[in-house]
Amino acid sequence: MPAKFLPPLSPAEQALMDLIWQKQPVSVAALLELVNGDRPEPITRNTLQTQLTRLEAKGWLSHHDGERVRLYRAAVAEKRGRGKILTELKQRLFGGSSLSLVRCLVEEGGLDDAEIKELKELIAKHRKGGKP
Amino acid sequence: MPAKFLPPLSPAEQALMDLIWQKQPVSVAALLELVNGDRPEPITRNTLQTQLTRLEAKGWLSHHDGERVRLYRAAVAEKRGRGKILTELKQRLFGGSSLSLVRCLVEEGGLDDAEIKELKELIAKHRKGGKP
DNA sequence: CGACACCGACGACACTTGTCGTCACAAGGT
DNA sequence: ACCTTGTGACGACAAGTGTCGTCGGTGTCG
Repeated sequence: MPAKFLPPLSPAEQALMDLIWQKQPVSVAALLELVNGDRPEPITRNTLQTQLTRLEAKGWLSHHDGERVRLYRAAVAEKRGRGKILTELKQRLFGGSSLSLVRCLVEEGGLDDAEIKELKELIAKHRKGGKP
Repeated sequence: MPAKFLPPLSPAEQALMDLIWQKQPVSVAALLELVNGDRPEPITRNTLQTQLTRLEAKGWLSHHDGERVRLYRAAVAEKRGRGKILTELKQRLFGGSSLSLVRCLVEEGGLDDAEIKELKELIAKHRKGGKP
């Protein structure tokens, strides 16, 4: 199975997927609270519903009707989805260079000391994936 | 001067800024060749001109009329601009966690061994900015 | 039963984005 | 002087995006 075509997502849709990936399966109501949780101006249920429908049309979501409510869950694996979006940004803004991207992240000061430490461990651990 | 407000950029605009940052100052004609360089379907000069005008209206570009042609250059420092865009993605797609972002990048296999090595050096070097 | 609350469907609307065409003008070649 | 070429300004337009209102169901409570 050659990994179907996935339409790119708009910023708002990306943010939604982020929440869904870490909370799925989730009802519209629950998701609405989540979304409006970190947001100055809340959005309506209608707005959220529209986004969900569009995401489903694009193949990023699927739903399953439960007894009472409808539950949404990601139709794209978290790893692959995030990877795809990140790769797009990398291409367009850093000429495809992962290194430039990380450098920007580090220089921009988005990492505290604890994160730097974790990052080092992460890299060390990844070392193992040579070529089996 | 509290760092003026900068409107977010669309994907195409981000890609343009990437080229401009590494080629400024640049004429429209030269930029057009660059843009169409890595692209299956080329775009028209008009299209590019529109993007440039919009970028300037948003405060990301400025131009200066030379003898023959008009030269565009970034009005936002490369570091700050890239940082801003990257930070936005980090917020919306990784809940603001730089570590998650890098993890995704590494797991997704966007780094070869040489880049891993450079990345380690980069991190080691950055160590200096602790708390004096 | 009637009022209230919630849910999913559908449509709508203004704004943005990516893309282009046309116009008018200055510079150069013939 | 005339025609070609490159440049900049302006307007346009279909598609996509973010946001919402309204309708017709299906309960739930008094």
